[in-house]
Amino acid sequence: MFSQTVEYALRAVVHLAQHAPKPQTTAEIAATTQVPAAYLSKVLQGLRGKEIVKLRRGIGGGVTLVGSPADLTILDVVNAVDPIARITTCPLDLSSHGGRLCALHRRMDNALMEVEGAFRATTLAELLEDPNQSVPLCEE
Amino acid sequence: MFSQTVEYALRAVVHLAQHAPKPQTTAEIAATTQVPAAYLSKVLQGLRGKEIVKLRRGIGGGVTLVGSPADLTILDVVNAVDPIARITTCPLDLSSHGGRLCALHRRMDNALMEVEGAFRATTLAELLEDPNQSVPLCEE
DNA sequence: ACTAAAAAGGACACTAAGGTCCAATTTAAT
DNA sequence: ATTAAATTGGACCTTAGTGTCCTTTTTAGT
Repeated sequence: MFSQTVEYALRAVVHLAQHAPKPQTTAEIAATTQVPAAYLSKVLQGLRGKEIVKLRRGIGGGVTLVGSPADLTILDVVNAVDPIARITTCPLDLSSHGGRLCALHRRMDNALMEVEGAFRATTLAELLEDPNQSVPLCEE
Repeated sequence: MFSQTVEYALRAVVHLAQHAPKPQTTAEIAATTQVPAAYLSKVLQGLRGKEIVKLRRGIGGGVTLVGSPADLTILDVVNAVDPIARITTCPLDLSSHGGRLCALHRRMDNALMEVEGAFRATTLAELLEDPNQSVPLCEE
């Protein structure tokens, strides 16, 4: 349901939030999040395009969040790499349906809307502060 | 977010519910639902495997729903062709997390749970009875 | 029996997602 | 300047999802 890329992007961003504002190398992120390093590199470039992370080359370089974890929602990250495609018009393009959706597609879009809402409701900062849970991505 | 296969399967099943209990040929379904006929054939075989539809060869044959539209939910159809994979254990397999999910994956699974719930809440019969909407898959 | 109508099945092609590898480039420190 | 640390970019590979085509098999009616 959620793509591997979304999963990887979220892991990376959580890791960055945990260590903010210290830059993390792609290799470090890859190791602790268990994401293939070369592929993570591509995912991070996608996040850079959407101004979620900054990338800096060379010694002392690495990846950092552009903004504060308190201002970054799960939805921001998801939409940056694999946007939730709401159903806004009839997929069969039936002219009589006009702007409206039939009962089927309205239900499907409602489900998408709920996912969107759930993801918009949580910031990275809230993820880290979440009590009585395991620490994201971490042992013990 | 939802695969093409899910979309196609739902269209087909809606069409079948609209015409139940009369058998519909794959070609008929393909035409009205705008799904590639040869591919629809494969999708329907998937639905047959999960006892959602019956297929019958030869003259007068075609596709029919196994049960009543009132007993078939959207979730049944979705799970038959492309199951919603709930997150039940830590995807990173961190031993200290044990059965529990971290805050991130708990949120992701909650979103999946909501989708599941939304899809389980609507039967095919309810889709067809839905008032003040366009008729599913139909012009006018 | 024969025929026409339908699904069944297999082989294949195309595309996008996921993943790998390596050479080139930037950067900071010495 | 040189070196080491890091991302960048491009090419490539593999796999799964989607889609096509054609032959075979089943079925009902005549």
